[in-house]
Amino acid sequence: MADDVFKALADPTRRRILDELTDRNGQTLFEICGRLVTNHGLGLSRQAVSQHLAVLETAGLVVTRREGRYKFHDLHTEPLEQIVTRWLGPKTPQTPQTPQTPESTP
Amino acid sequence: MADDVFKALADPTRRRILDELTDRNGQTLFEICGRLVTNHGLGLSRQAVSQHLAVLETAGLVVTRREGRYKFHDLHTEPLEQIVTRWLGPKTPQTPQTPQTPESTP
DNA sequence: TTGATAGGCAAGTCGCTACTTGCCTATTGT
DNA sequence: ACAATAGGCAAGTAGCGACTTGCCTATCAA
Repeated sequence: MADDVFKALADPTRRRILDELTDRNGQTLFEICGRLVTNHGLGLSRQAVSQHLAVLETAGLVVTRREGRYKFHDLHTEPLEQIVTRWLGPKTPQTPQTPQTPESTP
Repeated sequence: MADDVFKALADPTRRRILDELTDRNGQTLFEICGRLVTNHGLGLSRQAVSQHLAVLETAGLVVTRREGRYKFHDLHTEPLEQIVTRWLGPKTPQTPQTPQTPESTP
């Protein structure tokens, strides 16, 4: 579950796509292609962007709705809120502990 | 900057390492190797873990301190708090907008 | 109906990255 | 001094992932 989210966020292009969807929700594939070109200088093929969107969708970060021949892509930020809290314990900042002499396990 | 953090979090093994450091801070390389084996059944070579720790360190997620022949690894969660807020705008949840007929840019 | 637009499926290429192996340095204990 | 422990450097391998190319389907407008 969270694995898919981290995998989806690993790619810079996919993060840009999330940026563009944050700017305006409900875009089509061609709209996103155009925005990546004009706003980021990324000249990707339509298929490349489509595959990125598929990864984002299986991660639950993007949900889609079809309307006629258009397919609109909406951002879904809920998975983002859960993944990072895993290491941000309820206690506030981390304080390094006093070192202990370890026993090795080769 | 944030790119390194996302790249570091992309690998499952590196996430496990962060888990182990969350459990107990200030571990050595051999300790982490042992924990990955006993707690997760991951039988990696020492070098593999060392390389993972290097990635985590350049991402700023782990800081190290040398003491004699030991090198202790401490978790540093600060970079985690910043990366996700990028898409979690100050406004609360996302509401899909009304669709608009787009002009294409092939 | 025909052409244009929006999108999907499948196979193939290529580069990056996780991992291993082999050897080397430094610190500690007896 | 010597052996054992903790760690580092470098090169090589294998598999995954990003991207392309080619072709196919569906919806809408004229």
